[in-house]
Amino acid sequence: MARPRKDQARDIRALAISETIRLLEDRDARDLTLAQVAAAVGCRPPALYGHFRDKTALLRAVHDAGFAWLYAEKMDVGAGTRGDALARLREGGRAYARFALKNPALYRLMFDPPRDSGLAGTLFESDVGLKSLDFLRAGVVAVQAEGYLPGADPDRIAFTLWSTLHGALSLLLQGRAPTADTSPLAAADATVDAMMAFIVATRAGGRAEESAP
Amino acid sequence: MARPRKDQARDIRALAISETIRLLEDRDARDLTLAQVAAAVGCRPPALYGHFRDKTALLRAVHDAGFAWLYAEKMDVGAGTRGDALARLREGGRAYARFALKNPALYRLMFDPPRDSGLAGTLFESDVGLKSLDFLRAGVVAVQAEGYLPGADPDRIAFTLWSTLHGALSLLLQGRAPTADTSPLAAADATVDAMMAFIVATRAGGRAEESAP
DNA sequence: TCATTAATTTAACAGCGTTCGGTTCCCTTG
DNA sequence: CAAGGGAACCGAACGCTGTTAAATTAATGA
Repeated sequence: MARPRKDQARDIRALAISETIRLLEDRDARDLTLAQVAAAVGCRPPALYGHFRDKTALLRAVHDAGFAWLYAEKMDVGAGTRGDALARLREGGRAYARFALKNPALYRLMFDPPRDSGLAGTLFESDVGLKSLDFLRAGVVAVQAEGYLPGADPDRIAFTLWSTLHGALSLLLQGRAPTADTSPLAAADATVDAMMAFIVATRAGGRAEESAP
Repeated sequence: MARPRKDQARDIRALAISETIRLLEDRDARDLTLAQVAAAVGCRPPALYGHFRDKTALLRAVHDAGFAWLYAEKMDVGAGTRGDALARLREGGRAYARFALKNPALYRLMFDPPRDSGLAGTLFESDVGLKSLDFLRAGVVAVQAEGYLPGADPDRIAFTLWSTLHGALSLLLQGRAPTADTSPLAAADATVDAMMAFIVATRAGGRAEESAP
């Protein structure tokens, strides 16, 4: 039984990606072995090389699938939010945090990949990585239209906001934060709220009622 | 020549730590092999097991040495700064960014270690990891004494500021940021400035002249 | 001087990603 | 409907990894 029959043929490529995402619920990306993926798919490790050049190519495909998933979720939230621009910004951040905390290893693979995985290249940066910033930038421009952040560069603000949430999640996912009293999700939401409070404080002519809740 | 003579004995433990830090200038921590460390030290891989229980114990020691180094640099900066609390906060952030960008792999090992390295445990979190927050918290309290961030929780603000800088550095170190126009160090400094502008905007009774430079 | 202890070596093992050569099936061509 | 060619997969094998075991040599103490 070297080559499988047509009726029992499986789409190994798609299966490998979905099963890898599932396996990432337990393990970290670098602790994942091709033997584990192959076992989950139902084949032997060498069979994977017919669909991926090497292990990093598989991880890159999972990386991209993760981005597609994240965008879909953010789209859902964006479509469901009917509030002002500030609320949309906040809900976007919350959705981002929820995704990261529900898929820690996948999030790490997407935004903090190992240096040798070829994921740090400009391909992914320009292809999908910067789409995150475009999303966020649009939100920043929207709140600026309502009088917040007067005269600020939207790109820089967007990068700063993204950095804050990404940094908080990165620290929270490693227990490197005072999470003893609250859940990681609550801590992430609190970080989003703190940034929103900063934005509110910069309203032209306005004044901060409370700098951080 | 199984056991070395007394006159040509080297402190393998100290050598392994310092040579590992040197090797981390090129490679990432997870791409580092014990054979490379042993070659740099001048011994064979099994000799390292007489001084470290396993590879993660070596990485943990390097992790701690990195923290000691970072604290020393921040102390230097703190002692040299004679400005107001706001300037001290800014200079602390700049020193932090400089350290991270000059030692990328070491920084990653310190603040974003692989999950299986035993570095995510509560030992390091409570031991040295939270000392970063204490430093920062003191700075936040100091600026609050000057009227900024009224009524805010210093712990939450400190965590938010730390998250922002850590997140920005994490993204910058992977080329996941619009760094095309500026250097990574300039981008990091700009992020620090943006956060300082946010803080300035929250001054009680005051008003933001410019929300972000 | 001789046993004991300590420090490092060489040798070996299991597991990893990856490559090679063979085997089985499908699909086209005569 | 036979024959060949290509595609898809498997078992075996290779080099490298971290790690352990056994052997070897230097220092120490009686």
